[in-house]
Amino acid sequence: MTADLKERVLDASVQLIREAGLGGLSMREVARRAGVSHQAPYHHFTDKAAIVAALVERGFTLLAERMEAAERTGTAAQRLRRVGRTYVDFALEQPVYFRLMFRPELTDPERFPAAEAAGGRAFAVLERLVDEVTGPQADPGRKDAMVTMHWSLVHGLATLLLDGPLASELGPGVTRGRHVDDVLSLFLER
Amino acid sequence: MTADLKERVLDASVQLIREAGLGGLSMREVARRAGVSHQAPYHHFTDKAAIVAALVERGFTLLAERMEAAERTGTAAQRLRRVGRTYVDFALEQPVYFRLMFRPELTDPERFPAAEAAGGRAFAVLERLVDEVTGPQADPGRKDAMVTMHWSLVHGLATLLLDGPLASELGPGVTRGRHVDDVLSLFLER
DNA sequence: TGCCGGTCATTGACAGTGTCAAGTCCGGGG
DNA sequence: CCCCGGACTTGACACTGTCAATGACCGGCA
Repeated sequence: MTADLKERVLDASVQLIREAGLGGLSMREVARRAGVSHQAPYHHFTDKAAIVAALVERGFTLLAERMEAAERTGTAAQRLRRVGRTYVDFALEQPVYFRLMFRPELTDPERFPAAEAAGGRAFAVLERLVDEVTGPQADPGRKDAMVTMHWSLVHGLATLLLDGPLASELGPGVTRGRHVDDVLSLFLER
Repeated sequence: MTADLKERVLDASVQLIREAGLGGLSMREVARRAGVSHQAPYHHFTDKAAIVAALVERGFTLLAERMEAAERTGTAAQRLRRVGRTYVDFALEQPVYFRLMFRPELTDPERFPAAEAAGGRAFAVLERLVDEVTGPQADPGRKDAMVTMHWSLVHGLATLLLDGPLASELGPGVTRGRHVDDVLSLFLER
């Protein structure tokens, strides 16, 4: 009632997805929770897909802000490590956003260019940083491979912890945070 | 008409997901395509979730078979590389299966233990192989980190190519297969 | 032969969904 | 004052997943 209906709809959507999964996201239930009629949300979002796209944009913006903060101080190597850790932490702390962000079939870039742009902003941080740490490369293909390698490691770690088998079983007495640190150390200090 | 309805339902489901995404998977449309009444599939699957679970099991079995084939010949290092490449190839060739396999909220392991078991079979290959290549480790935590690192790299590469920004933009004149090889080389031959 | 249980599939119904099309209300500018 | 545009509501439609009851078919047994 207090805040903008647009915000309330988005918040209710996140909450609903958290409880019932993306499949449980219902336009009408969202409206119900926001205390309005089932058609009110359509005044702010043309579509159910538009709500999801707005969440994707929110998510990428959140991630980009965190990554940009992590790259502000320290040596290049320190910053690279911290940004990687930030990426994984974000996935684990905001699973709802993170999962939506990597379901591209939900957000057609033609219809929702803002979502894609926010994604580019986050990815740019990682790219810039890897460039800096690995130094200039003769072969541009090698540079690309370098970026992809770092990014894959971090992204894979995040998704395996979130939705892979690492979500449940993890050696006895090993916290997820500890495991993440171990893997990052192994990868970066070789 | 010819084959078992159970098989036809599964095939139609894959096809439908391929065309319209998981959200477009409809019990009734599947039945329509199989040429039966809207309730016929219920005789073979208790649920819509049961269909998805069956596809997940199929997918993991397919992947496990391919990985097991790839680990049969060659030196340990060769086999590790080939299994990694197989993992990525599978994701790119069978995106419908691969995506379902990593949406654990769709297949409750209590209800569908077979799906989880098939997953374990595939993961075991990678685990066994990393163990072999990296040799015995004093610290068991280090061994786990070793496995997770390799796995994350490969899984991240697969998902970024499939659903991340690497799906669209990739340096000019660089095929996906070439890029995968470059990244794997960089990672394995350090 | 005649019946019987079980498997497979059918038709019918119900609540819930996304979304189109109209209506209602209301505050602020001509 | 009027009226206009935005915010919201009510009503309807086709479609969905799933429960229930019904029917066809079949091999085996009396």
